[in-house]
Amino acid sequence: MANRKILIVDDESAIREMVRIGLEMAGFNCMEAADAQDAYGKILDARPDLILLDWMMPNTSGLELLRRLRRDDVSRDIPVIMLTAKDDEDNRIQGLDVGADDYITKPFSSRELLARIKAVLRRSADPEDGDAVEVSGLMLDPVSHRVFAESRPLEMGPTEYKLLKFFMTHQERAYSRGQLLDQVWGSNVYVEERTVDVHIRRLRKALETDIRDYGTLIQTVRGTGYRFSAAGLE
Amino acid sequence: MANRKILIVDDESAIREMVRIGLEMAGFNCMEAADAQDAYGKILDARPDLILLDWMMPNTSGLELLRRLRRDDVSRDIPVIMLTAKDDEDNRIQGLDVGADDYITKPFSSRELLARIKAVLRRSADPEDGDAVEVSGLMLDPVSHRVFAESRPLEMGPTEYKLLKFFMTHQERAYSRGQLLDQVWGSNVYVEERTVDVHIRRLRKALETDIRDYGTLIQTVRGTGYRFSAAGLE
DNA sequence: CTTTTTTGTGACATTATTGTTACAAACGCT
DNA sequence: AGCGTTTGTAACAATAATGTCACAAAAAAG
Repeated sequence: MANRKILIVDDESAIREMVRIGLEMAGFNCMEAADAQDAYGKILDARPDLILLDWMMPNTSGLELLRRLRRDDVSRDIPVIMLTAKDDEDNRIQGLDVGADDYITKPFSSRELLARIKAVLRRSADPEDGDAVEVSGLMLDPVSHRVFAESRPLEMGPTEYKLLKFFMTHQERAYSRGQLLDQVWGSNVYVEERTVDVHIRRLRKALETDIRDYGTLIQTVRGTGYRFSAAGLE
Repeated sequence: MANRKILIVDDESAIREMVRIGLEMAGFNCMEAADAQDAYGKILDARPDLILLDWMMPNTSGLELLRRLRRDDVSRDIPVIMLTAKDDEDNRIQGLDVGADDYITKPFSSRELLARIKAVLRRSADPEDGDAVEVSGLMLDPVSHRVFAESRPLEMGPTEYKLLKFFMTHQERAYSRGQLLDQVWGSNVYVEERTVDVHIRRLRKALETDIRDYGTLIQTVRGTGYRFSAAGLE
């Protein structure tokens, strides 16, 4: 539940308020929008983790907004829960077809709403994964979340793992510390650039084995940053 | 939806008929039951892949039947979709609590019903149990619903059993707490993610024996979740 | 051969994450 | 109703991970 942003889209401010208060008490971070226009702006701006979308809206219908969201790359993956009237069955079905993740009928209990929000957020979390990468005896498997050197598992912290994963999927290219921070740490964290050096150091250390020092695969590019290259050093 | 069997439990034969015809046209294989007694027999007999359960029934209530199904090993894993009246919100919540996988309010369209059936089947599409799993001395037998370590039976609660079963049938893969909640608890249960940790702890404890600590097969993946791995722990 | 700049390294305080225990509520059973 | 189990959570303890710093080493520049 940790600081997830939820956008509430409803033209009735009374309902928005009620829902917002409930959700904020439950630990969510809320924003409100009164119409589709407003909603769209806030979505682009704040990138909510989930959208509660009222179906009955004055200008653009909820359906139309949902369609637009599903077409756009920015909003394509944001889960949407529709709020529909009890007997508005047609809209519910249309909504599910267009890509709503769930719906809840008004009036609803706070408990039911919370349960559905939780479930949807859980389902849409971490869609990551990919294929295993292997470079001259060093293998990273995103499924098991593990790194092997000559089939022996290596130990390393989460950041080192992410760093290595990034390098192995972006070989033979130099990255500045800033770029690495963006890619591995995330673009909205502020830490010293030197922090990268320390983690590089930790990663290199974790890559040392009796058989071979895979740390040498990470090369420092003076004045620039670091590069992962299959051709070791000499 | 290749030859999936669906059991329709409803006391009104008209509704059963209607639903059956619709589902059969959609390629499902249907059976009907008019009451809980009847339903229970057919479940044991035919092992349906999914149960559509009407909530309003003359003798035993739907809730009671669902409880019974969830208690019994044979029917524990069969997904259930409740059919509820429009405004019967209390029952819906109770139903989800007891272990229904989804609900749909009457009257419903065939389209909506189909959508929900497919969603539920998709979620529960697991390599059906039946075969025992064995990993380096630890054996889980889904038929007898028991776990053995070096042929000695181990004691554990239902949740720990389900957790272990999931792990043993999905080895070498890291799962987030959310994913485990979805898979082991069910996708519409609202519990804290930390609950997973506690059950992991209970499971690990249950896996300790004099001969060997099988709890170490469950590895924590920091920042991510847990993984069951037969090999490579130090 | 100095001086300056850049990177490597170990130590440390602080946070985050996970392990563990205790407890109360809910449930099934008798 | 009474009893033992199971479950979810909160609270606290134990660990692991993180970001920074100070200083050493290494390159580059002059």
